[in-house]
Amino acid sequence: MSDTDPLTPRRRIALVDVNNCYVSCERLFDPTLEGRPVVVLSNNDGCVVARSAEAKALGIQMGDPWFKLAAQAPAWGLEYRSSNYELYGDLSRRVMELLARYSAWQETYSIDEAFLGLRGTTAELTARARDIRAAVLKHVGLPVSVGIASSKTLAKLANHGAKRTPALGGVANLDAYTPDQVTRILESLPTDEVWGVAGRTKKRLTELGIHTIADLRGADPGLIRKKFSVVMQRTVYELRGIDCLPLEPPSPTREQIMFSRSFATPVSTRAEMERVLSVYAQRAAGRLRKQHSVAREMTCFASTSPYDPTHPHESAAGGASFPIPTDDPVEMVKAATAALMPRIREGARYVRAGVMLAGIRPAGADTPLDVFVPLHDQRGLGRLVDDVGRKFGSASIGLGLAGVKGAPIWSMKRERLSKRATTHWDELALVHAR
DNA sequence: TCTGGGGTCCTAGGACCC
DNA sequence: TCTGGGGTCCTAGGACCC
Repeated sequence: MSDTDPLTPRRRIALVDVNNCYVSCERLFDPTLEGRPVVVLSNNDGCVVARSAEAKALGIQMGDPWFKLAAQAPAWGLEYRSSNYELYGDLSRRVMELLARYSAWQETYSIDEAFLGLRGTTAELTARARDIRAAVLKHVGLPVSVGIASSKTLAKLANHGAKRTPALGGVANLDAYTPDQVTRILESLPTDEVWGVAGRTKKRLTELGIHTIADLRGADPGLIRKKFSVVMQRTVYELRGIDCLPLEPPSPTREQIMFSRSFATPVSTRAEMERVLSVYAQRAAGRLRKQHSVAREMTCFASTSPYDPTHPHESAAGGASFPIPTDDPVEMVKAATAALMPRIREGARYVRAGVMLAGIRPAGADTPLDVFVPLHDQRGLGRLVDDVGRKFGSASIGLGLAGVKGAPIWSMKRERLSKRATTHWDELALVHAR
């Protein structure tokens, strides 16, 4: 049956996402956080990446550095947590499994969002969305919002509406509104509230006299394509309710792999930077092996703080390519060192470094002649490291400078890390009995 | 003192090929 | 005087997302 069959309701798209995801995950295992302002911080306890409604009400913004908030936190009663990705990832997986019961078309878009394809009348779909909310709350314990519309872009907007208007009870179905009502809603929203438009594009749209989402919807698609790109043109169509973005599960293998971190303490010696690079290259190679891929190119970088007014911002970058794509940690470490170390200045205060891998393809896709295979590949060193790490923990093995000693001074700061309550037996939540 | 860490897609332009 | 045209592949950089 086709979408035009009068007896078959047209497909609609629902966007389900977890409200204030990381904060909600923290509250699940620490109910004392309920009703209070809470933020979750980025790696290294650097800046705010999630805020409870109460924290938003205090004016705290996404990306605010923690050190600027810390002094006022006690007066505000503001609680903070270091990010616990293992916990969030596990809870996310449970939510996604539950959502799969509601639709055969599911696209997990991020750790806290999924698109679902649904068919039914407007009233049926609104009711189904309420079921979904109740089920996720009951079985996983997390609050979600649901937006329903005829395209992904509109479903996103509906979802924002569901969040902003408490009276909607967490569900907004755009089909329940008249065209005039929808127009009035879109007229009240600036262009950067739409998915795919941020600061730069908003500014350029303003110069063209396009101020609201309604203006963008009414713009000439050909002109938009010429001035911007095919992506923005699709946004115009999507706003008109024409579904242009396929609902497909994204590829399970990444096309680019990056391992990068800010340091708890700056790294200012070449010797220390060499250790950092060695560890990061091995971590990147590990991720590569985990998805059974090999890489052809590597880029490494290190940079000083862009916020330090007393020193100019410095960055170093260097690349390497592997004529025979590889996942071998020894080769990766060697390449990273050769690419970046000549550009590292003794005494510069580096605050961040990273290793990126590109030109990624499935391992074993093209088998090179034996004589071209580096010796380390033949020894299967990468797989050995992976096996040992899996059995005894990732800190138990490392090559060369990665060493196996305790955490070096530059490793991540996580002062308020909650327990990994759902994935580690020794970190289960404790329920006190009276 | 202290400001995240991943990713994606698109476009333009150059090299190279026939 | 007039000096092809189309295709692929690759890279760098921009913009955006969560």
